[in-house]
Amino acid sequence: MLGHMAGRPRSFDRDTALAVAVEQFWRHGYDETSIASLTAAMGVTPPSLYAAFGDKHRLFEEASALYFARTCEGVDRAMALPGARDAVARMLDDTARAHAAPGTPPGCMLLTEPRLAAQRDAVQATIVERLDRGVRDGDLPPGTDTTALARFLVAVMRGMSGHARDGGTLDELLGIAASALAALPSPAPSAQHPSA
Amino acid sequence: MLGHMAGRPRSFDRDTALAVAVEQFWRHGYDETSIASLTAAMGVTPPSLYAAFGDKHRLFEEASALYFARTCEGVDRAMALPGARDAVARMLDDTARAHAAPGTPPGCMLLTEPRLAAQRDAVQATIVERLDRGVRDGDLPPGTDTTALARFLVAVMRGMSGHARDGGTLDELLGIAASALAALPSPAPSAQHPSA
DNA sequence: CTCATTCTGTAGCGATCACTATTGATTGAC
DNA sequence: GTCAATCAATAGTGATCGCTACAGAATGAG
Repeated sequence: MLGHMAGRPRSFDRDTALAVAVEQFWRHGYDETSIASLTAAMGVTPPSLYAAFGDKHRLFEEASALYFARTCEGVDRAMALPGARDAVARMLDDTARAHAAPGTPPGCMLLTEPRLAAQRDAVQATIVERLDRGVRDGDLPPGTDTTALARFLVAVMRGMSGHARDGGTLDELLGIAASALAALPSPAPSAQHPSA
Repeated sequence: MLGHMAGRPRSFDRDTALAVAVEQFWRHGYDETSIASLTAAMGVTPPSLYAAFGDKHRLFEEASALYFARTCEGVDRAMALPGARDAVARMLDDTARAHAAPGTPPGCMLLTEPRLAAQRDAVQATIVERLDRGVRDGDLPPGTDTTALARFLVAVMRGMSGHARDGGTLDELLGIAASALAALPSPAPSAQHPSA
């Protein structure tokens, strides 16, 4: 029942074509990416695209899910650092470098595309969890509004994405990241560990 | 030579129609605003629109210039406050309230529209001037990278605009503004005035 | 009044949008 | 081989894009 495969095999690699679609949506956004430009960039004719990916919306969902998964990997890696400040600093630094990386579109698809608010919320939730741990560890002052702080960090990264799209350089993005880091509240000035 | 005006007078108020165009471009962006939606919202037929405003691009330029002028008024008013910190705090507070104001589209047209990078640079330059004055006044530490700091503030406001478009509340925007204010460097801890 | 001028609305221009009917090519099953 | 199944390419669907030709309506100048 399962192995009744037959017929002409597809002439293109689906994952490669999807990666091209990610790059298109990333660079131009959902609305400004047309089926014609997608098929041209992917090297696939419209009927093949529709057979392989459904319609434009489903292709975008698949592409954005792939982009989201990669983004979460990076965020999780940064958040795994032992100190809360170091984790945030790493996340901001990685963000700056990713937004200005040559060979990829400037900015961040997740932070730019209006349709991906749910994914932005998910990233924010991840940051909140890490900040909460930072409060428990004494890296951040008790009573810190971690939700507000995470929202601020997402806003800064979104601003970094926009600045990258405006042609901002890596140095400028790193400067924004450094300024944002200064907004993190410090724990009690004379105690580095919560043992006191 | 000059007063040879004749012919049928236009049936709509040009400034009112332009205000409607501002609202449309503000809410939906340049690309997502069609001539059809503009004419419907403005209560004007396409030929009248083209006769009064040229083409879509020139209408957008006129609308964005009007929006830009109003924005600059607000920024200038905040920047005129005596203390640099107060000036920045006012700007961030005004921004939060403007981005969440009921009756107007969420977010900021200047900070959202990719085509308006030059206007964003102009706002940043205004902030740099104010921060430079803050350094001279002793409100900010000597040697402060005012350009980097202004760039950070613009990035935060852009993030606030995006968050407002995602449905963020005024309280959330004010929280982002408060966090950003904490990133401002403080002058020498024991001197409030540069006379010492 | 007449007449030139300017605006108005209808109607439609070519181009592009997302999407697909159709035909022919290429495969494995038998 | 024969056949069913699957994909590829051409071509074109109706809808919408920005924009405009055209003809009629409304004005001031003479």
